[in-house]
Amino acid sequence: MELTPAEENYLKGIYGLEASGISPISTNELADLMQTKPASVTDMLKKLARKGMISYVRYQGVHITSAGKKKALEITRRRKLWEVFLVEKLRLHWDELAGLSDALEHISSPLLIQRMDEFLGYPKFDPFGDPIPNEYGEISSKPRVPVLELKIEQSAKIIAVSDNSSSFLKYLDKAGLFIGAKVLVLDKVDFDGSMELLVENKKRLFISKEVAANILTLPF
Amino acid sequence: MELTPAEENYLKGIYGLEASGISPISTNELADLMQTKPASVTDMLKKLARKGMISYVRYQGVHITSAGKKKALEITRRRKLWEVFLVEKLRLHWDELAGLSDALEHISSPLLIQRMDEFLGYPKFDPFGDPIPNEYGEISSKPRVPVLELKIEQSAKIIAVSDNSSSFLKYLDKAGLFIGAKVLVLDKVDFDGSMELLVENKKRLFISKEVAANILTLPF
DNA sequence: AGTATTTTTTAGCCATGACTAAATATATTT
DNA sequence: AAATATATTTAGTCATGGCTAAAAAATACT
Repeated sequence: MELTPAEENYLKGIYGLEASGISPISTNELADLMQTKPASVTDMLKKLARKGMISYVRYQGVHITSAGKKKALEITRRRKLWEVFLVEKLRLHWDELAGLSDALEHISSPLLIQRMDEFLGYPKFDPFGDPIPNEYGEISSKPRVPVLELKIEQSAKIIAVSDNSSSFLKYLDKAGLFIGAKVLVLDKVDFDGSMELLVENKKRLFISKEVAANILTLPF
Repeated sequence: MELTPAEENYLKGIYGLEASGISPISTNELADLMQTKPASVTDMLKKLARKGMISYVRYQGVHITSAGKKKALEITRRRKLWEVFLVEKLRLHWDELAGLSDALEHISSPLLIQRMDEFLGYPKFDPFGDPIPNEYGEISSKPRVPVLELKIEQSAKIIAVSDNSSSFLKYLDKAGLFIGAKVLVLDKVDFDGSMELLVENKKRLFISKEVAANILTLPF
């Protein structure tokens, strides 16, 4: 079943909310997420339900179906492969991706995606460290520990960020933090949860609790 | 002035007709080209005129403005750069490009296009041998002689095709003809205009007048 | 339980880009 | 020059994806 770009965007949103444990999803939550009005959401839910992507009962909220889940993973795969391309091949910057991947992820061509995957060397993670679903929608995942949960003296490698907002990404860049960077916890301040890190064995850096919670690592 | 994808497609069509000498362009011609109805064309012409892309007088047909020309060249540039990418990097085939470039050419991002140009090594021609406008809309062109106009014993290199239809491209592929191939005219049949060629110094090939007219060469 | 509040849906409208059918302008023919 | 034919435009309709305002359902409160 073919979806319009708008339908695909809603489906991504529904999948994301459901994956983060919110279930059933309310019309208002979805309206909030999609930056639109509840009345528009109701319209769209009817369309997605008619196409078998969600199960939707009036006033009872939304659940994604397995067909919907599969489609959402397909869209996510397209988006993330494009993101890898934009960063690795075109040398775009973290915070320059959003608008472009929003457009590119809706181009539906199995051939294109298969070739792109091959061209990129079958990447397993996007530039933010999130896993890329394979062509069957399977996700290979590693344990991810927020910097905030690391102990003093513990070392880890940054493997992902859990906030893709432009302001956060710009901050990380300026602070010298990136996917793959090694960090060592020098100090934790109990009072406010802030931390002092040693980045790449050379640079000392203070970060707030909020920042520490959004940087995900693989501990050594 | 931002154009919708539909407006961009019409503008490309208008530019193409005008470049091929048809001027002013009639509503019917455009409807024919765009595979739509004259009434829809009239609607669209009003929109494009309001946006300064064309000059349009009721019942008098269409002329493209310099702003429209510039925009059309920009869209063409985007398309052709994507086509180079799809063929050179993703190893797609001539006849697999159409649908994809139709979608990709509407993604408007100067940064993306600039980086893509750089990544591809500033290509001057698309996979069909047509020149790619530079960022100022300038086109570098070479003389192009249809195979049909070559004389017996004359050698030339295939540099372009003037018909991008899937059926023609598949035929060329099957016949072993491609951009860059060397051809030598062995014989010309006056009666029907058909020709016999020697391709790449090894393979003999008979082609019809229609085919010969649509293969463009740079004679040695 | 009965009222008040919040959430959700319905109803009706807007713009885009298509369409058909009817009206009008231009071209051609006699 | 008038009649006919062709081309083009207008008017009204449809689907998509938004919106607002009003109605209806679910939830919360006294």
